[in-house]
Amino acid sequence: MNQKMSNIANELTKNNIKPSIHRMRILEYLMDKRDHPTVDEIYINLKKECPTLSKATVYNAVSLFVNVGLVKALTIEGTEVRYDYTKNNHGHFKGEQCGFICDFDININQMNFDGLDHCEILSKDVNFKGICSECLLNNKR
Amino acid sequence: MNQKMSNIANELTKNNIKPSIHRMRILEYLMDKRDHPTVDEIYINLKKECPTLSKATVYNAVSLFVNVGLVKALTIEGTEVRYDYTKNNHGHFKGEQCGFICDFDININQMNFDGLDHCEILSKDVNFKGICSECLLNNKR
DNA sequence: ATATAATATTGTAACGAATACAATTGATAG
DNA sequence: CTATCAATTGTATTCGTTACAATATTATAT
Repeated sequence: MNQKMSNIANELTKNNIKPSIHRMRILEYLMDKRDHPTVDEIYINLKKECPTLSKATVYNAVSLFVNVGLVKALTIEGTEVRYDYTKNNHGHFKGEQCGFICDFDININQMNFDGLDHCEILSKDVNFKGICSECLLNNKR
Repeated sequence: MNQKMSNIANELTKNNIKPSIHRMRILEYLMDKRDHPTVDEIYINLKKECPTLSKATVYNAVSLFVNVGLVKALTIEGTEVRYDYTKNNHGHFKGEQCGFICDFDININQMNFDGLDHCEILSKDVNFKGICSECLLNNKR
């Protein structure tokens, strides 16, 4: 096992998740490709290398990861859940025409808000939607 | 038709939506009960008064409303879309234990962010999750 | 008022994402 | 090597949503 894989194994063990081959592969995928994939996208792409992989395994793995906080489940638009490994605070912008999701910088923790006294806030999400620069250019033509 | 209903009819006409009885009832429901209902909840509750109402009509109506910007589709958690009439800017907090969603004050437009140059931003959402004050109290017992 | 056209509504079928679960496979310890 | 436990698989099922043809309702013109 190379260095990268043993790091991934470590991440999992730290969170009380046994580092099986599939789980490691799935986490590796999420770490490498930060394009907020759906379960289906993870499944289709990993299936090439691991032909025995089942979609249920992907569902199991990502929900384990989400439960321990290793990855975040993004629900920017209805009926699709996407997964994001990145931990540093950022917002998500979804282009409504092309469907592309990109990260943007925003200091979510500096935002001041009111009306949630005595609540325990566990996660904060900022989602913008609109037309991305590329689509705007294409539309002009 | 009373004053309230003719106001609702007006809102719809202004947005080029013909004010049919069902559409008015559905919009009225969203205006009165600001608890971010799902299509199912709207359907079940209105069915009592309008027994002929079909779920397809609710889907049609809310998607018309969303398209013209009369109501907002909330996707705080995966696999459920909720609808919100309120137009003034606020955030949504979802209690993960009880599922209750409440609004909170946050000035979304004052937040400064970076990395979305040349994009046209059409909507901004702020979603927090955690444990609400009531659940926290209950857990202690 | 009546006929005609346009639109809204209904009910059902079909789809897709997600979950549940029993059966199988794989890993681990004695 | 065997027994035990956990991971994985494949399938069946559920549920929210969409699609669509049939029906009902509304508006318009005669």
